[in-house]
Amino acid sequence: MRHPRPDLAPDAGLSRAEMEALQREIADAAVFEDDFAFDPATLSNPLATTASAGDPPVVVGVDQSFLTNEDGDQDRALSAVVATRGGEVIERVHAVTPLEIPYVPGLLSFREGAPILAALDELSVEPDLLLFDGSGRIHFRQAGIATHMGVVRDVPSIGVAKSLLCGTPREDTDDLLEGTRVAIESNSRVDAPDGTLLGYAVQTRQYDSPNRYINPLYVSPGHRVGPETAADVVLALASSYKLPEPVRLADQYADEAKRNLTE
DNA sequence: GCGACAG
DNA sequence: ATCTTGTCGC
Repeated sequence: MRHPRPDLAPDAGLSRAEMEALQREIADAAVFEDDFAFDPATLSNPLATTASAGDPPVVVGVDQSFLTNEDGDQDRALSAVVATRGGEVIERVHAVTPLEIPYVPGLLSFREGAPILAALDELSVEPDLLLFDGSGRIHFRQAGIATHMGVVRDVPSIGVAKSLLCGTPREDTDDLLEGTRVAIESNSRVDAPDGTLLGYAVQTRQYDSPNRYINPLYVSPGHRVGPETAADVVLALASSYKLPEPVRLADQYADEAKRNLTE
């Protein structure tokens, strides 16, 4: 049974201190371990559905683009949501809401949360897993955008960031082999005991031979997913590109929907 | 005071 | 995030 927490929804009108206090509440409500019904094994192999527990889970990717004003100012955020199941796109929806506050590292969900929740409301299918472009537990107060949205909806979620917000890799993350991961642990900048496992640097793609390297993704639990599983899921969903497919598709769709409103 | 800082 | 074609390398 789900227990959504609309009371913890992002409010761009809060003061910075209030936002940070809300994030601590969110981190308290968040579950950073596996707590979902679907079988992760059905993610990578669409043909394994017959042998496993029914249909593959509905995995939803979320990403944003921004719309500009007549004066050239970014005044609206567009959130694109792409629902997939067994590798197939089953639904795409998007929503546009006014942009209330500027980008502040650590407070991303208060800037982009409204359009995301609005877009998720448009979805007719029930998501089993949400994938976000940004951090989950790898966050100053362990409440990145993936955690915030996951807790508000009480849907399992994972944060997929292209750069590291905070925390420290336990080993060098340069030139990792494809399919490998390096733990990211908390440091003094994180509101958690030093050494806490926050997530993983995950190398979904890598060049074979030359002197060229691809940066890893920084994957962390949003809600109801453990760090190990979060990394497993991202690796399973990143087939031919660096980003897991649902997020890559949402990325594309965010630009496509933007063009349709701009051109 | 200085540095760090998802999208 | 966003402004943006070609281009270097496998």
